[in-house]
Amino acid sequence: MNTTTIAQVKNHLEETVTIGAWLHNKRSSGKIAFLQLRDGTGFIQGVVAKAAVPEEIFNLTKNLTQETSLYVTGKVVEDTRSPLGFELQVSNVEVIQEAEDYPITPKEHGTEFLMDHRHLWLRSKKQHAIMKVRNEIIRSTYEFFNEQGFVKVDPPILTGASAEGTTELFHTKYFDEDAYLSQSGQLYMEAAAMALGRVFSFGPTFRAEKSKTRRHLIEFWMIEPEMAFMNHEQSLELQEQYVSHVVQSVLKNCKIELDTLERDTSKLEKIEAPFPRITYDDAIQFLKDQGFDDIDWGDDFGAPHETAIAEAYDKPVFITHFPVEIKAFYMKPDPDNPKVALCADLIAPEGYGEIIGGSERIDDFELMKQRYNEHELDGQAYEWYLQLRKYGSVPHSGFGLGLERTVAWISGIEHIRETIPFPRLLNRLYP
RNA sequence: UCCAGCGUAGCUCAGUGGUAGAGCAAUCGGCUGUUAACCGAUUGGUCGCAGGUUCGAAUCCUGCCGCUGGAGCCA
Repeated sequence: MNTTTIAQVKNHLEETVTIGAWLHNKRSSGKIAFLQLRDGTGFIQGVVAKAAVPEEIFNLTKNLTQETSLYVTGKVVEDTRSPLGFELQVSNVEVIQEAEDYPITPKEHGTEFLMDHRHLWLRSKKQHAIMKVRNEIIRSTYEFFNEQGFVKVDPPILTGASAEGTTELFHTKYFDEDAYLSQSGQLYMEAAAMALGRVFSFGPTFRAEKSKTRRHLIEFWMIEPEMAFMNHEQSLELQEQYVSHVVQSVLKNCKIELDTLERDTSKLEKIEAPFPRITYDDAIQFLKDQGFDDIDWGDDFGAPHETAIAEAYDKPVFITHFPVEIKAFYMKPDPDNPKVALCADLIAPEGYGEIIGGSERIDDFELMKQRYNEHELDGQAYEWYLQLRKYGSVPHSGFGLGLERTVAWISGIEHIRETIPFPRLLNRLYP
C-alpha cells in the first residue's frame, strides 16, 4: 500500500495512494460525491464518481457521516479549483470507525458551545490553521535564537516566591512548604545568562488575575531571552529583528493557513526592522493631543491608550522610558534621568496590544538592595538573585514575549482563547 | 471585582400577554463539479432554575445560576 499524507500528495502526482483521514464534510449527488478530507497535515477533496467505483463503495460513500475515520485510496491529480492544487480521484474507501452525531456541524455555533467542545473544535479548518501558525512562530523562535548563539534554558515552574511581587499567583503546597506557579522565569534567566551568556526560555506562565478580556489567559506561554553584556538599545535591536524574523517566517511557511484565516498579509509584509520608538513622555503628550484626558504622567496605559498609540504606526511600536514607579523593581534607571527606566513595551499593530515587555536590568549591588527594601521583598527568597550582583555583575538586558498575543496578531483573530489548544480562562478549566 | 447584554429544538435564532416557530444537523428520497452545495419529506421542546403578578406568562416583576462583551490588572 502506497500510504502518504495530504501534505505529501504533491510528490505523488498521477500515482494511486492511500491516506488515513477524517471526513470533514461531504457533498453528494446521484452519481458523484465530494469528500472533504483532513488528516492533520492538511485538507484535500476526494471525488467519488459512481462510474469509477464498485456500487457498494459508492453506496457506502453516500452514507458517510461527518468525522468518520477512513482509509481513502485514489489517484492524485492536479486541479486548479483546489486551494491545495490537488485532489484525489477515489477508487476505494474503507471505514475505520463511523462517527455518529458529531456535535460541530458546518453551520455557525456560539462561543460557549465551541469552548465546551474545544477537543473537537480543534479539528476545524480555522483552528487547525491557527495551531499551524502557532507552531511556525515557535519553530522560527528556536531558529532565530539558535542562529544568534542563544542557549535554551528551562526555568522552574514551581517557585518559592513571586518574580515581580505584583500579580496574583497560583498557590500550591510543596510538601510542607508554600509554593507558587511561575509567573515569569526571568530572575532565573538572569542567573542563566551569567552562566551561558545569551539564553532564552520557552514555557508556561500562570497568573491568578481575574482578567476577563480578549487579550488575557490564566495560563499562557512566554519566550524570555536574557543577554549578558547587552544594553537596552542593543536589546531593542534584537527584539525588532526577532519579531521581524517570526513574521516573515509565518508569511513564508504558512501561506495556506493565512489564506484560510483570511489574514490581510499586506499588513504583515511591512513588518521589518527597525520599528518606530516613542518615549513614555512623548506618548503621554500624544494621547493628550488626541483628546485623552484620563491619563497623566505616572499612570500606566490602558487598552484604549495602547490602541491609539499603535494606530499611529503600521509596524509594532516601542514605548520606552516608563516611570520607574510603574515598572518592575529590577529595571535599571536611566542614568540621564533616574525617574524613568531603561525599558520598553512593544505594542503590536491593529489593536492587539502589548506583546513584549523588556528592560536593561539593575546590575549594581547597592541599588538592587535598596530596591528590595522599597518593594518590601522577602530578602531570603531573593538572596540568590542579589548574589548575581555580587559575583561578577555585568550589564545585561532581557525581555518577555507573550506567545498567544503574538499568535493572535499574526493570525488576525479576535480572541486570544483561540490561540492556545486548551485555553485556561477565568471560568474555564475544562476541557 | 465592576458595568452592560443574553439564556426558547442537538446547533444558530425569531417569537415582547392569548394554539411553541424557522434554518441547519439527523433520518428517507432526488440530483455528475459541489465549495457552509441544492430540492422535497419526516423527526425533534421541563422556553436556564425558583418564586410572584395575571382568567391566562417564553413574554411582566424579584432572586439565583450560567454565558457573552467591555473595564481594571497584565504579556
